[in-house]
Amino acid sequence: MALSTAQRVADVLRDRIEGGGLPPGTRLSEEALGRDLGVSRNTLREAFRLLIHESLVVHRLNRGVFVRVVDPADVTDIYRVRAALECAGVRAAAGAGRPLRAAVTAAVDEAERAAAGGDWQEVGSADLRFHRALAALSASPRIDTAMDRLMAELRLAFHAMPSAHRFHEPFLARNRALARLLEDGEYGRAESELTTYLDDALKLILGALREREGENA
Amino acid sequence: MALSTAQRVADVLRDRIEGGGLPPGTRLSEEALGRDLGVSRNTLREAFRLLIHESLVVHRLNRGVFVRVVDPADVTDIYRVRAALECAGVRAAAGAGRPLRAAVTAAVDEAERAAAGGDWQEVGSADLRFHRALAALSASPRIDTAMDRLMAELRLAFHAMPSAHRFHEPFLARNRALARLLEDGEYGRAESELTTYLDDALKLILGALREREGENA
DNA sequence: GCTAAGATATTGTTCAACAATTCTCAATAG
DNA sequence: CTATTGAGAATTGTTGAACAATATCTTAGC
Repeated sequence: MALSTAQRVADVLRDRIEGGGLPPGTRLSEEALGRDLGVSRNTLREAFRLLIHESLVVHRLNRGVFVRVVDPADVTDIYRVRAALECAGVRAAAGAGRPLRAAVTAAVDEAERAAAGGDWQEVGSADLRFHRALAALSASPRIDTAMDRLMAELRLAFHAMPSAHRFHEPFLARNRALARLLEDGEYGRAESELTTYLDDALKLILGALREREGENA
Repeated sequence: MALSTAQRVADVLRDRIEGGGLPPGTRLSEEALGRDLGVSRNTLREAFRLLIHESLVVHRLNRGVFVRVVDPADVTDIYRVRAALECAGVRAAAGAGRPLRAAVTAAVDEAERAAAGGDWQEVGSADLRFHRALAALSASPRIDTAMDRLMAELRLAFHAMPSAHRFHEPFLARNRALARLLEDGEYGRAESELTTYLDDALKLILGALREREGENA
């Protein structure tokens, strides 16, 4: 048995959530889903725990589990933490090993290549890899996993955005500029540029979310 | 019943771990603990998951859960993250609300009062509150919970130290100095002082852990 | 003393039944 | 008409058990 039943169930649910079949806020009924997927409630609950750990769903006592809703306050907070972690990475860049510094440049390269090919999906994930590489300059396992979780939450927010595919494009040039500043050892300027960068990105996302909000009202 | 059974069980175990009743490395037997606490294995496992999420215990496949052992590499990493979060707080101090800034000074006051009374236990927790207050200047819920988790891990490390009670004492004066710098708006100097402060504290802990290591060898 | 095979103990997974809580919705009072 | 309350329905929380898979201990043989 390679994968447990609970893991397979979690995979199915993850696909449905990320595919939009289960929009944010949906309650995941234990009985209905259990019948649908042909597993016992207990096994289903085990699958829920896996998804809770990925913060794809939230659990409310005696009320069940719901597909996570990432609201503007969450996005704002996520960007606050990103600013703290990525700036810490930039400040640690001087003492970081060559592989860690190379990963930053590599992510920018890949993003530009993907943009040239029109693969916006890949542009998006290369952009996330770029920011993950910035935070990784601190060489801290805990910071790495924290960034992964933040990015997973952010993906849920992108899901609620009208046109997420082209969101990353205008930031490609700034990624390149940031990478150059790091290569040149201009850590102070890199940090202040990064701060305004994240601020701009946050505003853009919040604007898109408000737009979407308006549609549903 | 405000809390679920699993949550109450997790609370009991957390207290026992932090109180030293369950020293690092101890295996938590499902059958024995279940009988002891009067809950089913299933519920106990649910409680374990909560503690795993707090990284107070670790899970080894087919071998059970063990009270987390915090080694020097962990402590070093924890201090890296603390530096990132607390420095971010200091940099956000200018824009932070009055209550958040007051909490910093209040923690220093309490620590000094406790030291005057010789209550080193309370000195320790006031010191942790001081650092928590620094990080809280960012006004970010995620940073707050992250700090709580780091502090919980750190308490485990203190457990393995010979004389943890007097560890915080030499830092009282530096806490006061740091609080003054913040009150005076000297954020840049506060940040660099904080950086060396954390570095010194880390070295002290690592030294104490190595000492203890020697005893057991 | 060391290795290997078998016995024992522990954890992993799944299930179905019962307990506790929340939700629904009609009846009632203001 | 609105708010409240309470019984009943629907849903989640918890338990104990059974069986499978894995690890640990015991013992026999070399």
